[in-house]
Amino acid sequence: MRSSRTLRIDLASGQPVYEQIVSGLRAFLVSGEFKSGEQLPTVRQLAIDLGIHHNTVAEAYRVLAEEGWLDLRRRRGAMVLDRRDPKATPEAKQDFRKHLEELIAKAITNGVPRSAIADRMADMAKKLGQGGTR
Amino acid sequence: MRSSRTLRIDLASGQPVYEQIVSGLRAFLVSGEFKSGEQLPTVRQLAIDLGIHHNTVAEAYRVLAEEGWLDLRRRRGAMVLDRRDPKATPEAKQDFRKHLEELIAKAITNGVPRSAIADRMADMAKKLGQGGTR
DNA sequence: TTTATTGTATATTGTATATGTACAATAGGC
DNA sequence: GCCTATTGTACATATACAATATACAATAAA
Repeated sequence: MRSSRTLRIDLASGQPVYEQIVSGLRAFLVSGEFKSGEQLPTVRQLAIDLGIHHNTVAEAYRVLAEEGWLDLRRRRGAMVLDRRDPKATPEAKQDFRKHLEELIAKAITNGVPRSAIADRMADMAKKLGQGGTR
Repeated sequence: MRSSRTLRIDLASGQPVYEQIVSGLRAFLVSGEFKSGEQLPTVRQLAIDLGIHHNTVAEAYRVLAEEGWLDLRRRRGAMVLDRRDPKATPEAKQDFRKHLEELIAKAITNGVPRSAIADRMADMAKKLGQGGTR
């Protein structure tokens, strides 16, 4: 699957474009839609697909490389690494909890029914338990 | 409960301070820690408590007022309104789903165990089902 | 060895954030 | 009713960040 086919960038969202790319690709990487050994599009190719500048894509790739997801080299492009999960800091857990609560609060504020929120979270929890999301 | 006692602002987090205030207060509002009719601290008071400028707090209050959470008037301060949830747009649901996946991906990247993520989501789902979070 | 391709570095420009300062509205005291 | 202190608001400014334009450096492949 080409990343550009499913990766959507919203220039009007307020969130920086490079962060949107990081978040979107990271979700694909975690879910296994990009497997280790695979080649990601070049910064220029993805930039063209998204209609942005290649330096913006490069910035996103750099973040993912620092997280250990990508091996990034000139002339070779970006390759997905076989990454091991690090051990979590206490902050990471607190952060997740806090941001989850804030995400839910925002959804409720936007009118998403509590039942729909609960259902989706139960879904995701189940997937995680099954190892479906790795 | 004073908002400033539990609201934490991280100047180094990268996220704009006024957004941190919005997210934090919104979570309190949704959870009922601030009930309708209650008075929030004045923009100047909260600014002092957080060690920032009052205009930054004012910006955050304005966002919450536009969302229907606050009645904001000169000389009267900010009062929590009895807010009804609007009906969700299809985008709101998609947004929630997408951001939830991205939040989970980030937590996993940071090393939070999948089991811990699943447990916390199950917790929150349960609370929502019970009406514990309103 | 040459060349095309790829990521990287630097400068520039526009936008957003946080602040400083002044203003406008108004509840409460007299 | 008028004054005054308190509160949110408006606007200008400094600074930082994001996205781009352009040039450069490394290197696989011919």
